[in-house]
Amino acid sequence: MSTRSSTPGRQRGLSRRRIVALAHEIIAREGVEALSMRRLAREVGTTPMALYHHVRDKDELLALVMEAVAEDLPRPPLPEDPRERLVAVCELMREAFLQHPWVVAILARGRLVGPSAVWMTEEILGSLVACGMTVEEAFTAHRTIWNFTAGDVMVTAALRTEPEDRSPTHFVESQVARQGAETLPHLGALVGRSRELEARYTYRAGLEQVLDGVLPRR
Amino acid sequence: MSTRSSTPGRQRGLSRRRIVALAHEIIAREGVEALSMRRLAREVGTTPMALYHHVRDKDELLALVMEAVAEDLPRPPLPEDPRERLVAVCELMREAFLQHPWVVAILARGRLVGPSAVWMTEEILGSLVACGMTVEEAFTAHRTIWNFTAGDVMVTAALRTEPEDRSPTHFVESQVARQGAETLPHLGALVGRSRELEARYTYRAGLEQVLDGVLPRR
DNA sequence: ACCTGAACACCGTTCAAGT
DNA sequence: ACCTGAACACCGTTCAAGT
Repeated sequence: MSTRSSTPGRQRGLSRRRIVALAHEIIAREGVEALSMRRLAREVGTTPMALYHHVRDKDELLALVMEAVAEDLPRPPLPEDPRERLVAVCELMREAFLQHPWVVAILARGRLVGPSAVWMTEEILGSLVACGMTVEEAFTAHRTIWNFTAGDVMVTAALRTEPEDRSPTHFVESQVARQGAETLPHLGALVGRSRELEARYTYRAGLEQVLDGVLPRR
Repeated sequence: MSTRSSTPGRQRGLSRRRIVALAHEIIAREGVEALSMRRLAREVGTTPMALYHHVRDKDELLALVMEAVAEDLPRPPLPEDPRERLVAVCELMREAFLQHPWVVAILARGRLVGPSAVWMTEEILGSLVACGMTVEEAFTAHRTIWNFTAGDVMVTAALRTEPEDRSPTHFVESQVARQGAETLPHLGALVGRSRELEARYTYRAGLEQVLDGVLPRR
């Protein structure tokens, strides 16, 4: 990592590291949509085209930022019990995504998770096998757990950034008001409580239920 | 719907309907990222600004297209048995999203599902209650099912649009090749079979497992 | 090898003006 | 009421040229 610069002197020229670090900073402060090659160039003090000498295109830059984020992820000791370990890794994974919600959008566009994050996949597969599954079953179970987690992150991130500013009354209430409680009896029964119930929902509880369905019966 | 134009003569002027229909067409043919106000104006034969007389902004236009899609959704008769009904609605929902994968990205940005699609939510809640849950439990279970479904659509859509063109060897294979089978024993055990296993995964099977965990024990 | 300048082909949206 | 033209403040990227 620090092979040639023993002096703490600021590295003035461009470099992949500096570009990726600043890109990360912009994204962290203002979201992915705020990152543009031109803006990044301005902030780093060059022309847009200088950047293209260090990264192939914007897509590669985003992948590099993702990888940098994954490298900094904490890797605390995990519980011995396989199911507890499973839950712990999944919660770490969800936490990581919620701290960097833009990653989900990139993953959704077909990117694959980078080398620095595979240990999570390995850990999940390992825990599933330790719960009594074959590797093949574990592969399938992993996909189900990942689907659930990705969806939860998507929904939770959306709820956080959009504090009802376009629907002052909540979804349930406005739909029931529009269509009447006769056609929507069950939604109707939730009027007034949906917000509270939604706030009470936890990833952990949902995950436990998913695991109840996925893991072999004890 | 057809109140004033009994003649089949083409409606020449602009109108919300025409704008929304053409926007939908562009998205269907080339994806959301192909839709721009300027492109739409060109194709409809006006200036970009003429559009703003019929829709507030691009966001509203997208919401209108979403609503138009929801209106055209099939609503076939559903099974009597509550669990079967649940599965049927969820599969309809998933099918609908896979046919219009761009909707997921918009929903992810905080948009709420429009009036023409609420019947699905109502049907899911109703089936859950018919399975023996309270409305409150049904609300929570709905969120878990929705998380799973949204995630599955995201992953499936990504796999379809990106037929490995940036990773000729599959994820598992390339990661194991890079990091070695000692650090990734379980991923290592899947080398050569991941592609096939992935192709074998079905939403239906995953959903059944999720339901096993979510529904009250029979 | 690394960087610059000008250009190409785009964006969403505002604002003042026309009929 | 409905539409136009010009403008503002942006994009990602290519290409030829400079040091």
